[in-house]
Amino acid sequence: MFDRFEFKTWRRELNAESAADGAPSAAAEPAAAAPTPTRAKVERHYETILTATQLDAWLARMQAAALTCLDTETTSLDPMQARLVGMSFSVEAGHAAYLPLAHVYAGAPEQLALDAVLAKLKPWLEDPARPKLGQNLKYDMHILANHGIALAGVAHDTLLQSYVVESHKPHDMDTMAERHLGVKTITYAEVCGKGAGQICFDQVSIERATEYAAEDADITLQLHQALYPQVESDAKLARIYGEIEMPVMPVLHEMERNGVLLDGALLDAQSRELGAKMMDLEAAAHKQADQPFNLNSPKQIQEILFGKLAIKPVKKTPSGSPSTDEDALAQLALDHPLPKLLLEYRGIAKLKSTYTDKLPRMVDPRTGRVHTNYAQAVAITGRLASNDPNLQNIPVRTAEGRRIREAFIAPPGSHLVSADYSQVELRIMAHISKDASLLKAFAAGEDIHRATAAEIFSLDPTAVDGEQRRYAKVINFGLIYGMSVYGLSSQLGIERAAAQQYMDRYFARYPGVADYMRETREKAREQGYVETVFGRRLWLPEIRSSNGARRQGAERAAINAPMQGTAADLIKLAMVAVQRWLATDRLQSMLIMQVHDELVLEVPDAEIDLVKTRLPELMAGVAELAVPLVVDVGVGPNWEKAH
DNA sequence: TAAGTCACG
DNA sequence: ACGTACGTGACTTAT
Repeated sequence: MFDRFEFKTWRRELNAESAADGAPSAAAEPAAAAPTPTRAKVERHYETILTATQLDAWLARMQAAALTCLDTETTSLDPMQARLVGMSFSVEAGHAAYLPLAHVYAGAPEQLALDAVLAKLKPWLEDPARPKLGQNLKYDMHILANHGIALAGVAHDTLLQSYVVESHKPHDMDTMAERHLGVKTITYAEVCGKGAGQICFDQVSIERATEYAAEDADITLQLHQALYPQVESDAKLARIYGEIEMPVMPVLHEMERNGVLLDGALLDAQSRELGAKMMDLEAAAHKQADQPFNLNSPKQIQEILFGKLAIKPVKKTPSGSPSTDEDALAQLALDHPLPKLLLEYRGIAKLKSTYTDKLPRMVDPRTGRVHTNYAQAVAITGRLASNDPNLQNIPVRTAEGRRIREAFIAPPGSHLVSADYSQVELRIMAHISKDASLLKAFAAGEDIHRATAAEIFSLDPTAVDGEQRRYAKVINFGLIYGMSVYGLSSQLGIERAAAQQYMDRYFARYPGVADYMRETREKAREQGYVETVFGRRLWLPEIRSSNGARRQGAERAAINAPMQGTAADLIKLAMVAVQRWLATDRLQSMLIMQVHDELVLEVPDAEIDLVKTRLPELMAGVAELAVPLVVDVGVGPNWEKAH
């Protein structure tokens, strides 16, 4: 297996664990959740396929098998670029084969010809009636697609099994082999090295490659035998796996291959414009400081502001140094000219380096489009994550930032259609809490922030002013995040006592929500996890931490998780429904992006009316909650105009 | 590799 | 007494 996304997850979790306090994280989990099976070591029989006779024998086994585990070895980290170096298969625990196809080191033995082998395997690979298993098959689907093969019969994926059973644990094969099988596997770094010294898999000796790759197929099959029973033993988890995660995986694969068209020239022009502004701001900042310094360095900014200019810090970073973040600089800007310049510079530098400079470089030269990766097993709440590039954090909140969305375009003869769930997390809160006032407001189709303001301030909704509505909106968002009084007061810029008063009034008017918050905390503490409406399990390892801050953090996460996670379930169901519809009706429209509560499609002009009608219906119809699901839809030549 | 910062929902 | 909204990914500087 050769997959950097799992590695990223693993690295992050390692970091989180190394920072943990003394309380064992397992304390929150019932003993039954993570049984360490004592199993006899399986004897290993690994084989290298170098002759047509051997290949035929293996293909016959795979044709007859109830389930075949398959894995690809490749030339690159980039799923759109990578080429096959070899494949491995297993149909029985302990037995596996490696099929080398493109090892090119000096003295490499003659291997079966890649094209001929793929032609022979293609009918089996593309047969939906021959069930396949793998660890992160979305990656292997890309590799095979790069060679003109559309993998079908994708039946099981151990990455997704692990994610459904324990979303908070590492899902990379090496870790899972240790955790579930008590087996220490050969790592990719052991075979290829790491950092600058890393070699391509096509340079690895076929003997060594067989040990590594055959083991991957074998261990993945054994992991399936350990994990799938855990999925099946819980009806709700089985549905999350079988009706959400497995079906959405090929949809993600399709979206990643579709990619999105960018107007590179527009981004280049914006980069030049932003660069000129940065030069001006930099000169002005140096003048204010009366010396040159690096505006990108928080450390140097600290020294200038709080050292040389002796300005009094307003807040600290987690490590205790005086903060220069947006919130702090905004406060300092009231009394000093330099912080304002720094804020402007930061905003522009961010747009330039992360978006207008970077995105054009990410265009695939062969397709002329940008192909993100959707990480399906990273976010512990069930959300997707997008990387390389991240298309889920393209600016939208400021007018300057929004211009970047003008560069996300449809080709001539098509438009972009964007559809997003309106207030989905608050609707889910209404559904779960069954709070009467909240249910009524959504049923009546009211402006929810206005309705909340009316309740808190004891006004008729028509009498609510803009300021009151803004307060209510902050409170509503805060509720979704499990806000504290302190958080609310700092967000609104008011005294803690005043914030306390608003919270008290909110909970008096929405007692169902107060009950929900309390019950969720209790449930999280008792079980070590909470659930989405569909039964996705969201683990909270620190819910019983002896460290108060950590425990409270876990409590806030517990309150947020069912809402964020249910929203994730809903949009995944919608993606499956939409893709199914597009395929069944043979439409040319393509799903191209998902941004948590929003789907973006590239739609030929002839299909716009149809998509504009049917897409929101499908999205709103994936579940029947106690409140209506509302979907807003927009059309435009680019993402900015479609929003 | 860590810390700080900031883009999104 | 203490530090705080939930969940992500990426860039830059500095070690």
